[in-house]
Amino acid sequence: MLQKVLIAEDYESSNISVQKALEDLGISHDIKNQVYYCDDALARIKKAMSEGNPYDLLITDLSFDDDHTKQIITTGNALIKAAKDVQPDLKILVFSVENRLSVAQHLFKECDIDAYVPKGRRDSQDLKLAIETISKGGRYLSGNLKKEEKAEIDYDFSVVELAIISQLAQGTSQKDIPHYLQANSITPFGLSSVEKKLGSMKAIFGFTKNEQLIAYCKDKNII
Amino acid sequence: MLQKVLIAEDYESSNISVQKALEDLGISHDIKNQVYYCDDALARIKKAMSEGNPYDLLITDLSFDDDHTKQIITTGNALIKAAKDVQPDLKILVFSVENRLSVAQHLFKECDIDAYVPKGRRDSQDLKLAIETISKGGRYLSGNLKKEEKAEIDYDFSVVELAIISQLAQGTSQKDIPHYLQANSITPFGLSSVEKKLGSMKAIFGFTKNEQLIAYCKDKNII
DNA sequence: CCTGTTTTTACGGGAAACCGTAAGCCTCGA
DNA sequence: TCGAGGCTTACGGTTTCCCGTAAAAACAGG
Repeated sequence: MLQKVLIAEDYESSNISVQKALEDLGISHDIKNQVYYCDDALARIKKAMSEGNPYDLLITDLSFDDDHTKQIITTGNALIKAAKDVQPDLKILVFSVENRLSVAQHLFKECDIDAYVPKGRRDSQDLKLAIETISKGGRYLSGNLKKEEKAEIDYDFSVVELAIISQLAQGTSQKDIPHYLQANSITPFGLSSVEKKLGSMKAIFGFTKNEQLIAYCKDKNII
Repeated sequence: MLQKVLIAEDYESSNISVQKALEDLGISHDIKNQVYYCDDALARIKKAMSEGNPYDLLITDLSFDDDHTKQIITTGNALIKAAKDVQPDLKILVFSVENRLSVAQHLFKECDIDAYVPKGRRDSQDLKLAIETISKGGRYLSGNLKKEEKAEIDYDFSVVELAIISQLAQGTSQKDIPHYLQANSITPFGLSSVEKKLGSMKAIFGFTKNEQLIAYCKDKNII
């Protein structure tokens, strides 16, 4: 059974509806168990642990808006990893606008989360179902996730590649990118290497133009 | 005073927290007065009008997710315009993730909306304040909007320009774009015109490369 | 230390994009 | 009808990018 639940969600409106979902399920929920920042969430988890009264479940968003208040942990992903470090048995439910199946699957695999629910048309019902499933010891992957049609290639861009792409997107001409890379001690920095990297990235995705690559990276929030 | 309020918001969780905000303000809210699609919203507004019991306020999102159910109106913007057509005195409150000041200002000017509240860290409080202000006959522009630093250029891209940009982003080589434009009867379609349009767009924004233009348009959700 | 392999860089020919100029075309008003 | 001005297109030279090849450098194993 779930008794102690922590909500990490920056948007007050989302936060409130998560609380309401918990209420609807008859799970008591103290106002102190909801936070708007990742750092606060981790602090709560640590404190609860040290007091011998740890949380059963963490419901967290993935993206948190930047703010005037400087934070150490800025993404749900990092929060999950940090939380699992201090309390490996903590159950995790991710509640995010991100609705790509591949992203959710990645979280199950890499971070050993217990449920994934995307925000959307029926998200509150979805959320309740997920919480109930977890409380029964199960795992829950929402059916509302968008399965990418053409078998998404999940390619990990290297540091150089990301640097090249973002320089391009900022208008740096290709022949000037070596200077930039060298100035930031990123290797390899030769013009040939830049050209080759661009060529190989485009080949991987079946693109023909740099513009396509930029569009892709923007769509996937890679840059 | 506000008595009859319609909520048009596709995400159930957001919808719920808007309802809760209304409750907190002591505004009675029938479950029938919340919809998940723009078309439903317009139908409700029309029906209420014809029954001589029109709505006082429409609280709407701007973006609505696509779905298996085909809709005529698919954006909050179009809904607002359509609603104003059937009931010009209807008050409008926009509640959206979009947090650019320029977008909000544009809505006040073009669509004569009464309040703009971006989703964010304190959005429920913000929302309540907005509703109260409207009920007193005022207008409300949230202070949580991001004022674009370097005086955003708000440039209206023409049909040709958008076509060129999206073709580029899809990998069409520049010299093949004329074929595409002609096939879709978009003018002008000469290669020179394509080059000139690209040149002028880049000049306007101070860009040097097409990649920058693509990145910009992706960021602004133009393509 | 030597050798084979991989990675990085250099070079050069060809293609695409860029940009200025000029010619063609349409529109509008005298 | 004619001519001026704006818009569109055609053309050519220059720059940038693309891509294959090969030299140079870094690396690993013996």
